[in-house]
Amino acid sequence: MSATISRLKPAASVSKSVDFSNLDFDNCPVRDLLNHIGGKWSTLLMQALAEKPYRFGELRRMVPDISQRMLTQTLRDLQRDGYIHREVFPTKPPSVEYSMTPLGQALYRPLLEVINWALDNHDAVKEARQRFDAEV
Amino acid sequence: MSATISRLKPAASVSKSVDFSNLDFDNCPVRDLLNHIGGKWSTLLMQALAEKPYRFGELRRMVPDISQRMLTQTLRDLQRDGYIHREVFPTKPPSVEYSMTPLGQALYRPLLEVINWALDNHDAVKEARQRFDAEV
DNA sequence: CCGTATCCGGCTTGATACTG
DNA sequence: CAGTATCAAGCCGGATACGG
Repeated sequence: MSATISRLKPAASVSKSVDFSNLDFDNCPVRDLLNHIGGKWSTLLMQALAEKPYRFGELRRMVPDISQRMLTQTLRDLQRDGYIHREVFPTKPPSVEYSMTPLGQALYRPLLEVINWALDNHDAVKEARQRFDAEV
Repeated sequence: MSATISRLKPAASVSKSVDFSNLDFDNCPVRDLLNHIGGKWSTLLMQALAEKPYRFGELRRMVPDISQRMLTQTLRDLQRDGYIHREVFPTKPPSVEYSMTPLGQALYRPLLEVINWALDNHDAVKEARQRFDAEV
């Protein structure tokens, strides 16, 4: 592992520095985070919970093609990273409500920028793909 | 597949609408995009190329633990989606330069917000994990 | 120098069945 | 209702060898 490129270039760069020397998932925050929210269901659930809290079964119905196993696991991962809060109400039968934490809301702000970009530019990407596939 | 939640809520929401009815990767721009940049190497290469164009071998040296196979494949995927441009110089032996396209630069702007958030909040996430793991 | 082809192990995901 | 347990399938990513 070696080499570092500066993000604090003289001119137009706004960012900090990209360190290419410690790229393990544990040491690289970016890869660590993107590896999680890049999962198959994470962002979808973040979008749902960004609006308002939901219960397990509600989420299950909102995302019909998710398996119970993956819903549980994804929610647990998001909870573990501190993005969502899990509250058990001792009703009978018990109900569990999931809601965004302040940290999750903070993450959702920049994440929403990417989401909106994706929505706005999906056609451009699809066209690029068609061009690429055509010439090969 | 069913259900749609509005992103145009009366109050503080800035966004469009999250459609939970068509969630196939082909139809859902967000999942489509995040599925790609969530890959193991994509964001890393985007960060490198956001700074300036690089040649294949340079990228290989910058990210020492990437295999040649994955470097080729990731670059191909990014090129296919229209984020980066691939230019072959008929030198001897041939050299290939990769550079960001306008589309790639456009994507990198919101992506950088997420990257910076990750850098700023990695400690908070790690603490949340420790708390979670401790109580279980 | 810049790739492709092939093989293969492991993690992620899904289906199904079962519990408090 | 809200999970857990178990097992099997599939894709991702890595190692290696070869080609233009």
